[in-house]
Amino acid sequence: MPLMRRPVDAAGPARYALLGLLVDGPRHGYDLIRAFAPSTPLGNTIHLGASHLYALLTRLEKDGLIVGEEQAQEAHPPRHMFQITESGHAAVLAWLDEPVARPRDVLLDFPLKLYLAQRLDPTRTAGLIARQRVLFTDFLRVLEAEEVPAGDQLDDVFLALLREARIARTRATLEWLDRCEEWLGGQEARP
Amino acid sequence: MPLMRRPVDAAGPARYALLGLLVDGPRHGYDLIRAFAPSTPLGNTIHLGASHLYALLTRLEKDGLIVGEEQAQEAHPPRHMFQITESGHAAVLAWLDEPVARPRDVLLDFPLKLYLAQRLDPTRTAGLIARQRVLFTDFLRVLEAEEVPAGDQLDDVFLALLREARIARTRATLEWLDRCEEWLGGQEARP
DNA sequence: GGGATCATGTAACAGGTTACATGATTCA
DNA sequence: TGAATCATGTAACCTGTTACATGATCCC
Repeated sequence: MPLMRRPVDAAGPARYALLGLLVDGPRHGYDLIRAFAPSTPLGNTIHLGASHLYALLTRLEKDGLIVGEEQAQEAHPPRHMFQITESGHAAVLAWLDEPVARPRDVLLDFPLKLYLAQRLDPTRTAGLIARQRVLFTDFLRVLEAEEVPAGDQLDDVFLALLREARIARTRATLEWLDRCEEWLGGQEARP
Repeated sequence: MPLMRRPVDAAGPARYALLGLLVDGPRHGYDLIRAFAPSTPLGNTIHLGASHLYALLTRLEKDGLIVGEEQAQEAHPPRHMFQITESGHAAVLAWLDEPVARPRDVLLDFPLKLYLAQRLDPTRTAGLIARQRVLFTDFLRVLEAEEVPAGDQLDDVFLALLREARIARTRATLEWLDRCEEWLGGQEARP
């Protein structure tokens, strides 16, 4: 019986988390990894091993989103300082403004966007929440408009159960978005 | 700005869906793909293209979970009939009994397990739901026992928001599990 | 004649993850 | 002396996904 463990798939959001951290200024890998310690917001959302982080940095550099520069040190291995590029900066801001499409990403990608928005440019927070709300409100409407399978057959019962689950989760998410707005709110977009 | 689209990651569960379908008897790829049409329970959960399905079948055969046999036809291309093996049968039953560990899989893997359990051996349904409930009840307890970060700092507010989201979602899931039991229930384990 | 259906695959690409490797310094 | 910290990477592996290819038949 083969293993078939699935990856956690946190590298997508992790790339943007790294970019977000680098907006504040150049840092090296060993320093960045501390931001992913448990009990930090990032570590609480994304679990990232050191070697994985270095792999991601390499990738980001190849993509031109960051640039690295060797920095010698006395009595310690040289550091590789990474600086965000213009296109990296643009990428993270663009990603920030985009609500998540898949409901399953609501607890990974979305909180990260929220966090980074709040750190990098709090005036973007309200917009992000609003756009996300529109998306899920529409989704909820579609779900509720679906005609409920009426039969007694397994397939019908099952489709109905799926619909219930989706509606419940979407409602819970919308309520949570209200709370996000409440707790983070106050920042208005600049006039 | 590179693309960075992430895969839907439905192939994991899809493998088991295929195994589940093959428990009822041998079928060929083109036939199996029909089970994933939209508006079917499987198609509503997993989105699977034809070429992807063939790739999965190849993989399952390499893993020894199914065996294929060419079947000539007059006036049509030959079919490749796949039959589940003993180890394939064992694998799908074992997978069925295991509750999902990650909350994000609640709407992909879990419903699929439920559906297959109900189709293949309804006496397993109650156990699966029970085990899943234990898992999430414990998780909820842990979340609720966490001390709430009290500060005004972004990080604290943020950790508190994350906690809220997880609690809300877990509660919603537990309520939904009740409904699953209600709607599918009635089957007792054999004495 | 032309689109739908029957029926199958493969090669290539992309991305996530980890096992492993290295080596100095600091501190109990 | 030995563990923790500083600091880095890379090669390999696995899995998911899709673009593309093929060709006959059935029915309008």
